[in-house]
Amino acid sequence: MQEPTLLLLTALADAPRHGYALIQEVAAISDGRVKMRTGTLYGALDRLLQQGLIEVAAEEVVDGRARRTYALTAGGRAALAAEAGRLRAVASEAERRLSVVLSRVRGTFA
Amino acid sequence: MQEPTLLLLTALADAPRHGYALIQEVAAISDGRVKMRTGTLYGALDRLLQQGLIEVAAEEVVDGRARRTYALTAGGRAALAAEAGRLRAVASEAERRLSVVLSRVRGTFA
DNA sequence: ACCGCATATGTAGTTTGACGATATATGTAG
DNA sequence: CTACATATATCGTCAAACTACATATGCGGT
Repeated sequence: MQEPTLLLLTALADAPRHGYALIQEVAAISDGRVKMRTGTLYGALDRLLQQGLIEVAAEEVVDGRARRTYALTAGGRAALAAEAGRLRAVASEAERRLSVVLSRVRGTFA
Repeated sequence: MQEPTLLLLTALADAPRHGYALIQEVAAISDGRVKMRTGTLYGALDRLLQQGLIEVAAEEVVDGRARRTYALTAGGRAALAAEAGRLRAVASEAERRLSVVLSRVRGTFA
């Protein structure tokens, strides 16, 4: 799972949202770092729908435009929780290893 | 940056290592979950060399076989630290959001 | 009235990166 | 003498993300 996908699932974790709102939510979560294009978004949404990680929660028509609202499925919540745990573990290990080298350089043997 | 790449940089974070050793180190870090094939490994190493995140620290010949030892560059250390921090932030946010929904369902308003 | 921006969804083509399969070569254990 | 661990490397494929483009409405400014 890549970062854009992870951010999408995270953006859906607390509430269902529609496509355009997801782009903004992803930007907010990543502190403006990730600006998803619609191509990435809708491709990813199609994929996640197929994988059963998200589902269409509502389909309304607002101002003559269809608005589809997506939500995490139980599987999606589980997948996100697992992925978050794994990434946290790897990130911690990376930081631990980096600090090991630093203390070795400083000669502190932490 | 994808997980295999992240794991590679993590595997190099505390000490320089050669290719084959990296495959095993990555497996150890990921608790046996990620078993890198050589195709993935050497492709990734080439890419990371080109990006300047790693460098060839030593080239010896052991038993008639060349053995190339790779090490993180300063840029590689910085990139890994940044990536680890980012991922930890996203992972935390994902877990926070998931727990928000859970407490809402339970009616605890945590 | 018209321009541009935010809102909103979608398709097409390209590139990137990971993956599987395969190849080569030596040392060691059974 | 076979099979496995060590060790490096290439090739073809596939999945996912990215860029660019296309379409459409509402609203604020000039």
